[in-house]
Amino acid sequence: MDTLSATLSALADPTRRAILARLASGEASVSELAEPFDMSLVAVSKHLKVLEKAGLISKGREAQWRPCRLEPKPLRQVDDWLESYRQFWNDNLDRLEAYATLLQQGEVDEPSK
Amino acid sequence: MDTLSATLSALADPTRRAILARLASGEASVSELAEPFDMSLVAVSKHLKVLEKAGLISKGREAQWRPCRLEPKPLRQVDDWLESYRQFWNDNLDRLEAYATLLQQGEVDEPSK
DNA sequence: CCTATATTAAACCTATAAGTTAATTAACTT
DNA sequence: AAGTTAATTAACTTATAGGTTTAATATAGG
Repeated sequence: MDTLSATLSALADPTRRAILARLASGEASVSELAEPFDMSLVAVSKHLKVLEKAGLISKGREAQWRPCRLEPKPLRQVDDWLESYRQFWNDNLDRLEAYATLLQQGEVDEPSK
Repeated sequence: MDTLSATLSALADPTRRAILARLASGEASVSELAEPFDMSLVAVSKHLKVLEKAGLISKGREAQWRPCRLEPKPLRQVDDWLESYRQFWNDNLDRLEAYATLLQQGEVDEPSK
């Protein structure tokens, strides 16, 4: 699987996004990360492995803990991918805004009229 | 499934991203969209349904064709979600850049030395 | 050395994603 | 009316995602 697909696939799960959100405020161990969730620690450990394979997190080792930290690179790649579409949705927005302005100025009829 | 998860899940497939890329340059029918791919038209039709459910495309009807067009809203939502992390990876970048500058100025040793 | 804690590995279950082929629906064309 | 083109629906297969429980591994501390 290509890296962008792996990243987006990893990000598609709400548990994993919550984990990333938690890690955005600093490192945390596996059990710390698992605590908020209503699922087994093993399940969370698997989610972490998915995130790790996608390069979204990395794990260190401190005694028996594996402190996880967020890795920005894949997120930047998503951002880069989105770049191609930014132009597109800005165009659409511009068109909508221009249209809304025309409406306000009474220069066109509303569709429902 | 929440909408962000549906969007990211839809985007995680390279075929579907290729379809979106194609649609960024204008509307296209189902068969037109299917043409470049080495899979059945039915398979592509299913991909389109996934994209449609996620709100990433919409389908019109013109005679027997269903012209598809890109819808920007879910992509913007992804962009908004990324926003929270932009700060984070900029921080990291800044740190790296600052470090690189120090290296160039010979003010610190390289890790390997 | 023994035990508790942190994490991973193994084996398993179930639902669903992604593809197939064959059949169906709908609209245009002759 | 019959045939062609466009697309969807249905039924089916296979692989994988996401969860479980139980067992294994590694480290810390008395």
